[in-house]
Formats: sequence, structure tokens, C-alpha cells
Amino acid sequence: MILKLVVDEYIKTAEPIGSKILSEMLNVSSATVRNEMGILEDLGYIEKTHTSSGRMPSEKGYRYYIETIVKNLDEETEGFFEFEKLFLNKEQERDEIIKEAIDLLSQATNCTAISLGPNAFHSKVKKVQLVPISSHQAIILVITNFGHVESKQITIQDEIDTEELIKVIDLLNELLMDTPISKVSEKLHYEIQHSHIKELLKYRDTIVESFIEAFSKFAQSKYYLTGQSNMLYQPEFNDIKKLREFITTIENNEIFKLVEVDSEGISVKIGTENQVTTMQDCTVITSTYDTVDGDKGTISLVGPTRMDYRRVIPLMKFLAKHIQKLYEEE
Amino acid sequence: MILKLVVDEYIKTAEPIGSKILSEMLNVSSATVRNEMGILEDLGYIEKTHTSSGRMPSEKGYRYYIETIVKNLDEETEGFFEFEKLFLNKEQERDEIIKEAIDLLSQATNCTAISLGPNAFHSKVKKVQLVPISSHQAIILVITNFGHVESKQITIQDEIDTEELIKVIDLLNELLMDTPISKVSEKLHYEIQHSHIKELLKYRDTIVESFIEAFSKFAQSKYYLTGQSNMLYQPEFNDIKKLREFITTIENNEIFKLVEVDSEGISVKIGTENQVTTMQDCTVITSTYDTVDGDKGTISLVGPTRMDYRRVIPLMKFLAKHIQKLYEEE
DNA sequence: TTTAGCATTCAAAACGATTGAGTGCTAAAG
DNA sequence: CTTTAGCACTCAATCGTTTTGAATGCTAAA
Repeated sequence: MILKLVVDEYIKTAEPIGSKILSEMLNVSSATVRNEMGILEDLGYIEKTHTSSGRMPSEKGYRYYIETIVKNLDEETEGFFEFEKLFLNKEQERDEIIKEAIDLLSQATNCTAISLGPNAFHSKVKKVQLVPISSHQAIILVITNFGHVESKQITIQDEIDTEELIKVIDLLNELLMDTPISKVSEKLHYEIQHSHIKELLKYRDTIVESFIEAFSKFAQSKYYLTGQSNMLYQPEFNDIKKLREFITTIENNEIFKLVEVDSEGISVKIGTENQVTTMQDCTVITSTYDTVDGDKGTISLVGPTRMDYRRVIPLMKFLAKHIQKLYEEE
Repeated sequence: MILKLVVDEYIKTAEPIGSKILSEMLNVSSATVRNEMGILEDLGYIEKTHTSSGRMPSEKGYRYYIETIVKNLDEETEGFFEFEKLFLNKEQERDEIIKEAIDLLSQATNCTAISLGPNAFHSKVKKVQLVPISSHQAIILVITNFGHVESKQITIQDEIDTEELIKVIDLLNELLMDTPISKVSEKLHYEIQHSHIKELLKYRDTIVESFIEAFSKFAQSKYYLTGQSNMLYQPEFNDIKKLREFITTIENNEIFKLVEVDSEGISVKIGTENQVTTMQDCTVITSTYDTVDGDKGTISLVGPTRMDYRRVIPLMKFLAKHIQKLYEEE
């Protein structure tokens, strides 16, 4: 009970908690609280900043708090009204909804929120197209069964032969239709070696290479990151050095190393449990969702270890569940 | 001469400059320097932070320094070797080259660099396309004569009628081919009112609206921003409040208000000369370039007023010139 | 016009005393 | 055996004072 109160209070105030406040809450004397706190400290759940300071939760303390208190909360959804509204709007595109949810999440928690979309590696090619735009240039288009489009501009040295191009495209369409993105490169290379394509394509090298480049754009995961500045106003960032390091880490995209892509369900990494050294005062919460095509997407929240776990963890679960639903509906 | 030295030294050290250092440089006594400095201060070119401090340049001082000393520099290109290399690589796409130049610029100057691309408002429609991806969904594609592609997913309530769709697309292509992006919306609305299209299109409303949305994506200027974190390590950002404000300004995209899109050639806005209040200790340098289609693009540099103008200004001119060349070559 | 000399100014650093929230421990009370 | 009152102790934080030193302005002599 004392541990719970220490964590709750510390989350609220960001100040070490002394025996006096707790004694008032519990209607016991401060001495009693001090005795108990001494024991909790010996066990490693709370710690002091100096000999005569109040106590604050240790990582172990947070861990215990989360495992026993937060994880057993019923799937709370009260207070999530704003979030529920987002998912009711059937008109909007899925990616838009996710983006708004992430924005709202970072606002509501004063943390940095990240969405790392599924990498579309399992999407299939729906259509391939080549549109000439001048005598030497053309645009390559690739469209997947989920409606993602990627394009790449190519330049061809010789005059473009429209007749031949149409042939090329027809062939590529026939060849690649319904091929998973991840297999495209392999398949293209194979066919060039083993089928009659070799002779057919005058601009073979240029075109095939450009296509592979266009396909590789799908593999680059789509991400969205928001709310750095919210976080900066938290008292743990009063230290200018930490603040600079944090921004630098974000700008170098190192923050994505924090995201636990492999984990199932929800994962909470507290302080030194995560690998990026400049972020070892932070907690990273990652919640994954499944898409229909076998990929996984994640939403993550990065904030000070002192974050409102009781509210945030159910919220993250809630969001992941609803995003997953968006995929199932499609 | 003294003004020049004060500015040069201050740019190097970020510390107010006293008479002693200058007297050593000039081989006169410190008293002489003090007399002269007194005059410069009366004229408003330099200022003190307190009665017994050294002097630092005022905004007026910087202004004078730039007008008389920097602007008259011959078009220096020495030391730009790294930058020249970028433009020699003929294989890369234009946008990629610009991006790399901006990265390098921010690195070399420890400032935040921004590229605000031409908004493609003058590009013309090359081709319009609609690709069905399921029984109720399709992708709209718009391709410009410069090879930009935008796409938008649409959902249609009724079963898609392929026959009819082909007709729609043919019609739209005929209608919009070579229309400048800026005129598309107008033209579509007009034709719907006045021609036989009205009856022809069963899915008229959905499709036309979606097209207009897709076109509007072109109008959103493409931007690229890099190097926030470089800047944060400059001594002027030792103040944590300023640092937070700066990051917030960037995250809210307010930084783009600083960019002088309308100006010709190079524009230097020092301190309070720019409008965003949280940035009035900064200088914003903007250099514009013309694209062949009548649009203008800009590259900008945001940094502390104490920035190395002698190097930066020629560099910005150099970059804008070369980017313009990229457009001319195409 | 330049310089030497001197009194003056003021931010920043160094120092010391005070404060107060908090602790641990002990001995008495329940 | 548990709780509480009491007391000595600790230490970050605050505040005021002093010291220091880099700079100034001004004056009178060179």
C-alpha cells in the first residue's frame, strides 16, 4: 500500500515523497511510515536521492507497481471518449485515423508518441504501370492490393519506343500480378535469367533496376512521430544536457531503436531496461497490432519513467485493439 | 575596422569583446580602442550587456557588417568542394540532391536548414488514372509533366462498373490533359455544370471530389527540414526556456513563417526583423531559385544572429545557383 | 590624436550561515 | 509485537555578503 502511494504521489508531483504526507493519508504516525519505508528501501523498491530526502520509486518499484496494480486493471475505457470518437468516423482513411490517434495520445499523455506502420512487405502487387512524360523520361508506378502507391522517375538514354513500352508493361503486369512485395526482386531477377524476357526488353537494365528501387520504397516502414515538445516541459527535462541529448536522439531517428517490434501485445521498458543510453530515464511502452496480411504494426509512447501508467497502459491497449479492428474491417 | 573586428571576434567566441584584445590586434593602446568604441556605441552599431562589460554587435551592427563587408565579397567558392561534388552526380534525382545539399548545409553551419520546394502549382496534368483494387475501392492517380505523382484512395458504395469507369477516365484525361494544376478545380466544376458530363458520370460526386483532393496535395509545398539538434548546442541556447520554445516552434511548423518566399535572390532577416517572436534572437537567410515552370523554390538557414555570415552567405548563393541549374537542365 | 593612469562598475564566483523537510534510532505506550 | 513520541542528525536549497577581475569612462600628460 505504501509503495502504491509513493508511486502514485511521485507520478503526480515529481518530488520525493516524505513520511509526513503519507502518515496523513494513512492515519498512522510518520514514524510508522518511516519504519515501513525503511523495509521497502532495503528490498529495493524505493530509493532516496540523499540521506535526508524523501523516497521515490526505483525501477524495481515501478516494475512491481505495473505488474501487480496496473496490469490487473479491468480493461478500462472510461475517459477514452475522445479516442472512441476517432474510430467512429468511417469516412476517413485508415492512416489518417491512426495519425490522429497518435496526435491525441501524445497530447493526452505529454509524451512522445510514435506509430511504426506495418511495412507492407506482405502486400501484393495489384498493378504496375509506366507513364511516359517526355521523350526520354517516364514514371514507374506500383500499386498494391491495399491501395498504396509508390512511384519512381526514370530516364532512358534513347528515344522512347511507345510500342515496345506497352509490351514491357503488359509483360511485367502478367509476371508480377499478385506477387508479394517481398518476392518481387527475386522473381524479377529469376525471370530475366530464365525466360524470354531477356530478349524482349530493350531497356531491360534501367527499367528493372528502377522497378526494384520503387518496390524497395514499400519496405521502408512508414512512421509517424509527434509530441516531442510536450515532453520537454516535464520536470525531468530541466537538465539542459538531457534535453539536448533527447532531441538529438530523435533527430537521428535513434528513437526507433526503442520500439519493440517483435513483442506480442503490450511491452513496457522502464529506464535502463531499454538499450539507447541517452534515454535511460525514460519508459517506452509499445503495443502491437496485427494486420490482415500477416504484418505487425506498432504504436509506442516514450516518456519519463514517471508516467501515469494506470491511465496510459489501458489506453495503449485500447488503441491497438481499435487499430487492429480497422484492418480487419477492410 | 573596429566594428569588423568586433563582429568577427564575437562570431568566433560568443563572448563580449573588450578593448584589451582589440588593442593587441591593432597595435594601439586599449584607451584608443575604448574611445572609438564609445563612438560606435553612440552610433548604435555595438552594445554592452552591462556598464562594465565588453561590446557585442547590435542588429544594426550586423546589418552594416553584412551590407558592406559580406555582400561585396567576390563570389567565393573555395571551401565548397564538398558541395560541388553533390551537383556532379548526374544519376541522382533532383529532389535527392537538394535534400543532401540541405543536410550538408546544416552540418557545415551548425544551423537548421530548410528547403521549401516549388509548389508545383504551375505544373500541368500529364495523365489521370483510376485503378480499381477491389469491388468497392479504387486508386486515383495524377501525374504531372514533371513526373510528380499523387494518389488518393476512394471508396464507392455501389459495385464498380468497369466499363463505365474507363469512360470516365478517358473523359477526364481528355478534359484535363495539359491543364495547369492551379486551374484543375475550376475547370472540373465548370465542365460539370455546362457539358454533357453531368449525365455521363454515375459516380460523379465522389470521383470529382476525390480528384480535387488529390490535386490539392500538389499544392501543399514539399518541405525538408534538418539540423535542429546542431543548433541546440550553440551557447545562445543555454537558456532552457529558449530551447524549449525553439523546439516547440519547429514542431508546430511555425518555422516556415520565417521563410521569405516572395523575396528575390538572397534575403537576410536579423533578429527582430523577423516576425516570429520566439525566434527574435535568430537570423534567417533565405535564397530563392527559379524553376522552369515559373515557380520559385527556396532554401533557408535559421541560426543564431551570431552566425558566420562571411561563409554562409556566399554558400547560400552558391547552392541556390546550382539548384536552379538542376531545374534548367531538365 | 594617442596614451597612461586611476577611480568606478558590475556580473560572476566563492563563501558562509540559515532554513526546513526529511531521516534513523531509541525508549515509552498501547 | 506494533505503534508512536521525541530527539539528534543530515543535507539540498536559499539567501546575503564578500571577493575578484574584466571591463569601462574620464582626465591629464605625451
